Formats: sequence, structure tokens, C-alpha cells
Amino acid sequence: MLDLSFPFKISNKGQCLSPAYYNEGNTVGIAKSLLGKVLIHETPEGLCAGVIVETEAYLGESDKAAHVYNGRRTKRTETMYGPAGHAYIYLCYGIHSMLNVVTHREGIPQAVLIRALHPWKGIELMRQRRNKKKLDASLTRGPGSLCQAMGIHYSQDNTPLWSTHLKIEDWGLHIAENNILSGTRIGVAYAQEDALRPYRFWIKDNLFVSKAPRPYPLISKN
DNA sequence: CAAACGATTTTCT
DNA sequence: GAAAATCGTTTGG
Repeated sequence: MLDLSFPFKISNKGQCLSPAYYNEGNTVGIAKSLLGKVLIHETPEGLCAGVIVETEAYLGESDKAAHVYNGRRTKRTETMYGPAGHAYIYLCYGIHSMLNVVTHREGIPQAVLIRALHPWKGIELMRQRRNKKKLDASLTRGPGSLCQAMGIHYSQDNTPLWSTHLKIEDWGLHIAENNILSGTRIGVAYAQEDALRPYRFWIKDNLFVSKAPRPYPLISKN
């Protein structure tokens, strides 16, 4: 029997991450720091929240795995060129919304993809949205799945993450460095040498972290 | 204007 | 493990 219980000690109040948090210019650092933060979405149906347990960094125009590689500044990617802390949400495979956080000042298109959540609040609503009869780790594992569970849609692209209805908060969870693992990003095999870079981060042993499609981590120097 | 392509997920074998 | 689902974005003619 899977143990889906909430494994975090959480404080009694949360603090919304400020615009400055996203504007340090250190995307890899933010990708790691976002582990343990709480994503919150409130809709007329109710409030859902989950702890971020897996992220990936996308490092701008020189990153062959990024949408903005080689300066592809298009209607879709315009959000990535915008202010830090806005949500870059796009449609993938015609079906799945993907949530990213813009992590660099205007003009520098870097972002962090949110790949998995440990569900905290609104779990029954998530289950309904995911059309699951029984709860299991597939509820919020994977970037498309977590957006469906949270009710996040690509029409919400470019929303600031300090909005009243969509935000990321700090609830005092600190993930120790030795509980953070890294490896290669998923689904970017086409990106040649950049596919090998360890820009994916996750909380060790967390049940909701994506299964790796290939052997990992592929430890590469630099 | 036509065609190929996904930072994926689910279902079927 | 293989293949389908499904459509906006991007690229090529």
C-alpha cells in the first residue's frame, strides 16, 4: 500500500514569494530553492495547494533545450522575455498545460519548469479534476498532470505569481542540500549536449517525483 | 498555406 | 514496451 501521507513539517503561516525572489539572476539556484515552496491556486471550485518537489531549469537563448534557443522570441515565448516571477504556461502536445516560473529580468528569457508537487490542500478537488477513482502518486506527478490537478490552464499564461488566486508561498520548509538530487532533464533528447546537463532537481525519495525514462542521474562535470 | 513537431500522458498489448 | 491522442506554434515552400 502506497503511503501518500504528507511528509513535511509545515509552519502555521505562509509568506508569498516576492518579485525580488525571482529576480536574482540565478536560475539554477531558484530551481533548487523552489523545492519545498508551496504552489497555490484558488478558483471558484475551491483552493488547491501542493509542495514543489521537482523542477527543471531552462537557461535562455544558449540552451538548446529551451523554447527560446537561438533567440526564438515569438508570440508564445514572449512571456519568458518578460518580468521575473510571471508564470510562463504553454500548451504541450495539444493537450497538456505546462507551468514555468520566469527567473530573470526582462529581456533575459530563463525559466524553471515545475515538474511535480506533493499535494497538500484540495486533494479531493484534484482527484476530481484528474478523473481518478483512487488516489495515487500519478495525481500530481509530471508537469501536465500537476497543472490538470491544480486547475492551471495555458490561458493563464503571464500571470504574476503573487496574484491573489495563483501564487507561490514559503511555509518554512527547508530542504537540506543533501536531500536535493539532480540529473538530466526529461524529454529533451533532441537538445544534443545540453540534454546531458544536470538541470533537473528533486527532493530525494519523494513519492511524487517523476520516474526517469532513462538511467540517471547522468553526472556530468560542469 | 501546408506540414512537422513537441519541456507529455494514457491506454492498449 | 509501443502507440495514440490532439492542437497551437513554428518553419518551410
